[in-house]
Amino acid sequence: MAAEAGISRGTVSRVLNNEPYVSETARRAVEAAVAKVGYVRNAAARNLVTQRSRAIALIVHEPHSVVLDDPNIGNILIGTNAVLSDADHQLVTLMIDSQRDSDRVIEYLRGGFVDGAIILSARTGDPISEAIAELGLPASFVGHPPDAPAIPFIGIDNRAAAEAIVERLVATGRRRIGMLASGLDRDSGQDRLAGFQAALGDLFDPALVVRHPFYSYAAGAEGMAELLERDPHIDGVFAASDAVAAGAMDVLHRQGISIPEQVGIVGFDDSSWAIRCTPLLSTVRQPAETLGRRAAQQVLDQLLDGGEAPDGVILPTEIVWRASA
Amino acid sequence: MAAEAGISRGTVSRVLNNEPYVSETARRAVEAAVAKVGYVRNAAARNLVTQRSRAIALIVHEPHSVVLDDPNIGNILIGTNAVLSDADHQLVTLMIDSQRDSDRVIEYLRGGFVDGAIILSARTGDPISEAIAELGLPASFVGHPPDAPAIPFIGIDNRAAAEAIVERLVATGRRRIGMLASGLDRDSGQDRLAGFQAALGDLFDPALVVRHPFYSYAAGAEGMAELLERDPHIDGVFAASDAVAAGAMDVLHRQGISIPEQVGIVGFDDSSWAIRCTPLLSTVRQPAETLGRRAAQQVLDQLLDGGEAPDGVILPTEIVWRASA
DNA sequence: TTGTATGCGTTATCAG
DNA sequence: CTGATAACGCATACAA
Repeated sequence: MAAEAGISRGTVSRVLNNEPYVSETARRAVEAAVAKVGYVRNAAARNLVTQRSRAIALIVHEPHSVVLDDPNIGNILIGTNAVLSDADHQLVTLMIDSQRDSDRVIEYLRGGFVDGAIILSARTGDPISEAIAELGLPASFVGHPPDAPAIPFIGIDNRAAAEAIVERLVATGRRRIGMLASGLDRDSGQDRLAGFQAALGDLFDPALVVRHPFYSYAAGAEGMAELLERDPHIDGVFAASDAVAAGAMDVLHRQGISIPEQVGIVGFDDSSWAIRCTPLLSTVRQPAETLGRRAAQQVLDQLLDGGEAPDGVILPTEIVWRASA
Repeated sequence: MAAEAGISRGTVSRVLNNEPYVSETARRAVEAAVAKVGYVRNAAARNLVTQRSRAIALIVHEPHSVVLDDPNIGNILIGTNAVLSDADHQLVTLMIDSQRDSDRVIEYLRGGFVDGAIILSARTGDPISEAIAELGLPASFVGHPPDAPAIPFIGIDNRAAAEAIVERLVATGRRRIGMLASGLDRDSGQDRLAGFQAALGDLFDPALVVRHPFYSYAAGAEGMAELLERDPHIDGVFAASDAVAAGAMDVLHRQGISIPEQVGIVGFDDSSWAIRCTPLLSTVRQPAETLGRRAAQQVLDQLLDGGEAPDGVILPTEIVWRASA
């Protein structure tokens, strides 16, 4: 390449990086040679000397339950990508589906393929989170932090949001209120349950909490059937997500129970499920795209501002009051 | 690092790569030193000399319509990741959401960050596909190939599948059959429309084809309303996807039209939408996970077998006959 | 079996 | 403004 332009490698490098102090003559010679040879600079060599890759990883755990069922992930991705794209960084999404994946991803992170990472739906004791903390890799969690206090996060207050929406369920006169709880292995799931309990106070009855690992339609259908069996006189339901609520509503319909007259029901997420129920579902809106944007910004800030990790941030949620309760 | 073990760098390298011809003594010394220093080898340096990264890109176009609404993408991802994981390669997902993203991804590919690529939902004249062909990067399309004949693909026969399911719609006595067509800017969308027309023969009426850019619930709802306006006596509908079908069914219900008595309807994908309709939706099942697996395998084959690009492969689909038609 | 020397393709640091 | 030259951290051919 340098030979092709008849110019030293140093000057070629300067031209390619738009550095000042390079003559028009040299610039044109290089550009011509580049076009002729179809030259493209090698990233590995560049990363080796600059110690940066201009790439940020977005790590997603467990595709079965998360990628497939979580309506927020798409919007989080869009927000993250938009911010990184503006900053001319490449977003690379890494999926973890097995122990082996986890080990390989850690290797990938340690290998310097990325300058930072955003972690979705981490769980406590997550090896990835530990590896990142240990590496000192600039990072940010979307959602509540596990026990890696060194890493900042962007989240919502699941507990307060759950409490708020359930409170209004109570305010409309419901007294036998059950919960279809999902994802209790994560803080978000636990917090929604805690908010539910807080809103109910004395009305809370642990027997009316049905647990399921996933936030799925099927979980809602099975859970609702179970709930009706435990107490046929249920008059309110808080579903851990809109998909869960949709499953529950179909079971209620099938049993001839009217919504919201006999049973009021509310969900979480304000996803596409919420607007294709009959009646339309009251739910909590998560600012998914903003979560993604802010997380990306947090990582970029650490990259530029010398690695100082910012604090965690809680974004407000909004209750969307529709017809189901 | 070499100093820490009191051993030459050459031997250290051999130990780390599990090469033969290295004594137990040396191996143990290196392992001890690695553990002590917390050593991890630099990927950039390694890639520079080996000219490989052991990473494969999966490129997704347009997250709004694809990531968010396509029920297949999750399973494709799972299949791809499973195969690459077994081969000890890292899958990195790249999302394209703008012209800028497209340019950056091309840079990323050219920079040698990945050894191969899998392209989802490419469209004809796609700059990414052209760049890959030009680079000679081992690659595979999931879905029909655009006009880049050098790149192999894994797909389904959208035309035949559409034709098959519509034929049975005809066989059940429907005569005024409409189509809610989506994604006509891609081959898959065009092929489904072609199959629809082929199955109908003389019954085909272009006025009964309603077009929409996306495969969404909303597209189905709007499209069905439009279709009923064009001909209130419609008795059959082929929706380009299950989500579209779901939207259409809700409109039919709302207008008091019974399914399948007055109108028979069929979809495409066999996604979660299909089993939460009333009645359950008859549809075409796509082997999404297998598509992902095979695409990954095609890329790996090119990596190992010296770059010879295999031919395209068409996987069979299956009609799932339920109650909606 | 092990050490030594060389090169991978850039950027960065100097003199010029 | 430009051209040498030294890293960057690893793999590898060759010599020992």
